[in-house]
Amino acid sequence: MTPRTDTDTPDRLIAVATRLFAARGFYGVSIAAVADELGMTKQALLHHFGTKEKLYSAVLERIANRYMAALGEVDDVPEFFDRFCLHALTRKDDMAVIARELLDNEQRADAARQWFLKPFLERLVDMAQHARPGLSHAEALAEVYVFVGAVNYYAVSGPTLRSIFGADIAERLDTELPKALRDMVRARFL
Amino acid sequence: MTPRTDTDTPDRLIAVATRLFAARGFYGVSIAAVADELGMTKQALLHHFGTKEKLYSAVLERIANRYMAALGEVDDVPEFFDRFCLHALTRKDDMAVIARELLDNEQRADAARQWFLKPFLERLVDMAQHARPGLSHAEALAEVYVFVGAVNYYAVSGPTLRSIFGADIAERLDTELPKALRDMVRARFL
DNA sequence: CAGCCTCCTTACCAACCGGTAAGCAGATTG
DNA sequence: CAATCTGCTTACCGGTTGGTAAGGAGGCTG
Repeated sequence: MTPRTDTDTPDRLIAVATRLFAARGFYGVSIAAVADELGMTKQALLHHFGTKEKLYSAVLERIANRYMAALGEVDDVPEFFDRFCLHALTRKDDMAVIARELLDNEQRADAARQWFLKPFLERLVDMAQHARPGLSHAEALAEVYVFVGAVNYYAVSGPTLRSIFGADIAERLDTELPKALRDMVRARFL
Repeated sequence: MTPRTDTDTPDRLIAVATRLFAARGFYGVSIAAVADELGMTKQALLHHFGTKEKLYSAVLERIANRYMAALGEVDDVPEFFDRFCLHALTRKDDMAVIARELLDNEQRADAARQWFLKPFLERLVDMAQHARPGLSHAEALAEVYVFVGAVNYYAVSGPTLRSIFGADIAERLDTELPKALRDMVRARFL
């Protein structure tokens, strides 16, 4: 059988796995299901990644890289949240995986894995304290965490909101929520 | 074998199931695992609930009832969020199950199940529009959703925050975050 | 041309999954 | 006292899980 071109294959495998893990979670996705979606056998997939955990780790690593690319250089709180919003709404699958990771990561075997938003969160706290010097560390963290949580939670709840309020309202929220959030961030940090 | 007392048993079964579903999700929990935790056999548990789905539904129903008890009568936006915060931090397991439900509910078989926060969300939107008559429906929804998301997300991320910032900071957040949130809500709606 | 590497195959595996069937001890009810 | 109900038991079931073993086809390299 013709081997796949070496360059494009791993990306494609990870992209499909990301979509499935986002939709059904680590336990809800079998490696056979991922392989099916890719048109290959379970064993071929295992050949590339060794174990399901390693495939999942590769997914997390790609997500972390996209975060770094989107937010790595930002040094201003409102700017950070603007970009965070944009990234969250552009890559909702990434956000869903992160939300699941937040829910699961104390349970699964490799719990030692660091939460990869950590450096961003620490930098955000610094920025918040710089913008409002009166804030303690815990207070600054509380302030920024409200916004991080709001964005992440919203990015994840699209389908549910759609079924409650209809597609048009849900779609308008994709512009209204960042607007409201930007308002609030600017009111708090400028 | 002595049968369990009829009154206390079902509550205990559901309480344990709630804790496990909160920690590992629907797919991550087997009925055998729940039964083990309860010191009974899988078949004894199935005897009470019929299927895993029905056990899960019973868990959701209890959560919804607790919500109704905590928020059913509130008619004021800031008051609502105060109570929502309190409930979220008091019953983090409930919040974790809700967050998972939000992530999963388009995927699982009985997707037709309504999201039980719907009536609260609709009432909140009404309250928000009453407090700020200029807001459109979508704008009001965006405003309140920021806060709902922030609370829910935070309630779920305790262990992760603890591992990033340490137990003392994480604990202080349980008071600082509601404070920050109350500030923001009052600034937006009063 | 020999040997190895990558990529993939078929054939398995034990463990676990949710669920069913049949029956039994004890309390309740006619 | 017979019948029934509840609350459980042991024994199973077919299907799926993540993972292993062994080997083959084709390309690259010595």
